[in-house]
Amino acid sequence: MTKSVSSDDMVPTRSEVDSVAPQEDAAAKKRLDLFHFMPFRLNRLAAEVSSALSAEYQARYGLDIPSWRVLATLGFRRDACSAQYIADCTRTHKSTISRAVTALMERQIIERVENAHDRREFRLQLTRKGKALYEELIPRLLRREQEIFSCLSAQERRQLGKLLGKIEHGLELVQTSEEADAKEAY
Amino acid sequence: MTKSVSSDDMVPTRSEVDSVAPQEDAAAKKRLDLFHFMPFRLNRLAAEVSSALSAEYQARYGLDIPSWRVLATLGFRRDACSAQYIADCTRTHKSTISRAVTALMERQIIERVENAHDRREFRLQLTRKGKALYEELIPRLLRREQEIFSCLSAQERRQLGKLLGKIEHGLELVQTSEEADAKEAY
DNA sequence: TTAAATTAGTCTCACGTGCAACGATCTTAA
DNA sequence: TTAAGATCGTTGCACGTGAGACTAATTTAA
Repeated sequence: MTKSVSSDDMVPTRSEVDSVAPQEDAAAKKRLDLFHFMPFRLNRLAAEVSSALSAEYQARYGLDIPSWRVLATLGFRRDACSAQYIADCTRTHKSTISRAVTALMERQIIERVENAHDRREFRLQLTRKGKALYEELIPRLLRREQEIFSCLSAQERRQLGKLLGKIEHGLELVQTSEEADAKEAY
Repeated sequence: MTKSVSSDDMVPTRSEVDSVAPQEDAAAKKRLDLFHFMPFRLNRLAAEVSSALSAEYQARYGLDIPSWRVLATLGFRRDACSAQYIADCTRTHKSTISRAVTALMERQIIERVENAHDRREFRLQLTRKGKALYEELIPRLLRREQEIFSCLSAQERRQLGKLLGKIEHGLELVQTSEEADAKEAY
């Protein structure tokens, strides 16, 4: 890999800088290298990372991404929460979450109890089986994440996290625990 | 925004570091905050950025992502290329590209000519109409990209590009122009 | 108290996309 | 020369998912 992607050990070339700072050169607007175009790179990278990880929970545990998100949300939180809450904070459509919830309940990985205070919603939580699955899955996924990002130093990983965080804020993509919990409160 | 996502103006907390460097603390493996999990963050971010951009080419020009990738590839290259080439370097399935090519041809945005050297494939190129569309679209997209990443300084954007480049390399996600052109040669 | 508006969750529908089979063409090796 | 294998692009099929209608329950405002 030499030309079409910025090399780490090189001073960025003109075109590489332009790809994210195009206003500096009017001529650069005329053409666009997909390989330098952030939205494309993010899409491709996300797809690749997802598929690299899905091997862990898809093939081995029969979980798709929505199911994994439900599992992850319930596993991380101590207390039960609603499907809507999961949809909100994972930014997944409620119908997608609904289907995942149904599938996970059939497999007895999660269970739901009626909410006495609001009978429209159900409180979801992991079963004992679900907790065991969660405990078994998490180390695998973290190890896989570790492998994928092993090309970065610890400092670079922190840097990346910080940069992504800024963009997430910029896009108002983040839901604070406080906001989420506020919606949960009753 | 305070707790669940790393704040830019704060020294990263322990858990934030652990999210990408989990081996440092065995206890951290027991739970996983989705908000700190890179694959999830990348997915969410890519989806959001895509949808923010799609307004530019979807609503206004009736282009979906595959069509846009075909357009971008042909617009960036000077010479014509095959559908397979586009599929390879955009990492998009050939059937998806095929459908996009069909749609773009019907709209007379691209055209294809037989390749005398290999009659299985067609050489694709932009029509005059396609070039005009490309020239009109690119500035819009670059401006939109600019807006999305305006929360980052120029240096931070370079940093991000560099970090993504490293991961792309690590995942062998990049296709060099040389490699691509080698497959093209005849 | 009552009616309108809102919300949680489910379900149907339409659509995009990956998979895999296919025909046509080219390449390789016997 | 011929047969087997590879490759390009297309198509049918199945599946996952977002949009939006819908029911039931709750909240708000009159």
